[in-house]
Amino acid sequence: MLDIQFIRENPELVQEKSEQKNVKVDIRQLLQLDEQRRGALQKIEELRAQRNTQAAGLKGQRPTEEQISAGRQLKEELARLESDLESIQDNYNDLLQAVPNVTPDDTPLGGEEANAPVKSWGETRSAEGVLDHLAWGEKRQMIDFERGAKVAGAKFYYLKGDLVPLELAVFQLGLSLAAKYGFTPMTVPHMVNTRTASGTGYLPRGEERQIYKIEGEDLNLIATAEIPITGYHAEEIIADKDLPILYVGLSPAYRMEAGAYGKHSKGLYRVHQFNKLELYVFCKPEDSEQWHEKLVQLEEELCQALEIPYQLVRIAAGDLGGPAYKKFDIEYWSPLDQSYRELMSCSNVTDYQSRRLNIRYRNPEGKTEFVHTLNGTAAAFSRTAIALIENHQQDDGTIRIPEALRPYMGGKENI
RNA sequence: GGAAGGGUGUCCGAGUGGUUGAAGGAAACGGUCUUGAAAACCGUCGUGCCGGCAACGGUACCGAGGGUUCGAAUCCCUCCCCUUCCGCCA
Repeated sequence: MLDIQFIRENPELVQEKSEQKNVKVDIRQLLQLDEQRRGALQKIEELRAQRNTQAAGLKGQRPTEEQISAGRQLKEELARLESDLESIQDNYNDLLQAVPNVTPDDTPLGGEEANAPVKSWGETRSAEGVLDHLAWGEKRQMIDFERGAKVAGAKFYYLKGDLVPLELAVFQLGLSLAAKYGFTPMTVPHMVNTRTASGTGYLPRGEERQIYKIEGEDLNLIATAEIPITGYHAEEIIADKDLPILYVGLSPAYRMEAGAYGKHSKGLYRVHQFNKLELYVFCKPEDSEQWHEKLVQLEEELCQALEIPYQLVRIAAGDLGGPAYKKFDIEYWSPLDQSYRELMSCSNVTDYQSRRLNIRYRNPEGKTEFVHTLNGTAAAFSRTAIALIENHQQDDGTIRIPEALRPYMGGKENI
């Protein structure tokens, strides 16, 4: 959610930035509603003031008939105006919530095709002699989608054998790297209420529904640990000295991926459930840009430790979600595609989520301000597995375990 | 799941239906004292919204939402959460 005051002061800018994100919002209409809302509010407050002075004058004495009926009249008038305000307010809120975060001026314009590579690392290999991860995993009975489909449905799977310790090793490595940067490990509720889900920008309702809802309960399966971690400090005022707060959350991620079939849908690339290690930062506004860089650096370090060739990409306006101010992706090299594909993502959402969930801090002047929040993938194992299997395949068909993982796998060198 | 008791400001904690935005502590901040610090003492100290250049004024908020009343933190209803006991259970 954006600050209405900011929108009032910069209507053209907000309209333009929304259009760059391909989000349809009518800022003029929003501002009209805002005006109506404030007008109604003023009338209501005037009446309430009348009511309050009247009641104050009656303290401790029996009111006369006229006084009672005057009070009653006020009350009825108020009720009418309040219900008017409520319907204005509902429309206003819907519109306001639909306004996406703004972006910095150096954001590349356009859709996915405009994403701008920033740098790349590692040797890219050819497709020669490389089995795709699914064929490799099925051959070795380590990935089983057929039985996943039998017990749950399409895009559910089992991992078996050495892939399981590999997954744990990746998370251990990620955790220890994050610890080096000062992140506190966290496990989280895997279901959250609707307020928390929509406050973080994940809508449990509507056409764009992306997360699973539990029938008959106000509970939604999380799509990332980002959701419960953001909610962790909802409605709190954090002391200045406690910032920044750094968490690294480990959880499953459940995603409907409705309509996502087709492109890049083979195997583990796009699935309904995977485990994920997520980095999260609450910080002061002036520090968020710097933390964004640190998060990206941490992600790069992890890729390098895993010896995955990658490129770092600045995401274009049209490819950004509503909450994001600025976002980088790290894409792994896919030898089979001979191109890079998304592996990790890192966003600065500034105060977009904290405003909705009311997460503030008290600055040294004693004023409260919304914190900035950032999130970044440390490792989403389904995709990490693809990157490892396809990049570290050896002539004998085994996968070479990167040095950095071996301590967590009992020294094992290949699987 | 059953029974009982609770949810008040950054935290702890009072609160008879009408000078309660809310006593009293603590923390924090400013000051006095001190070579410095601590202690002691004095002072300041909720958040949002609306109006105003501002000083300030108005309004709302005591878990959430309804209701009763001229007037609700206080009474009633529904829901959520917490604590304790019982039941169930990895």
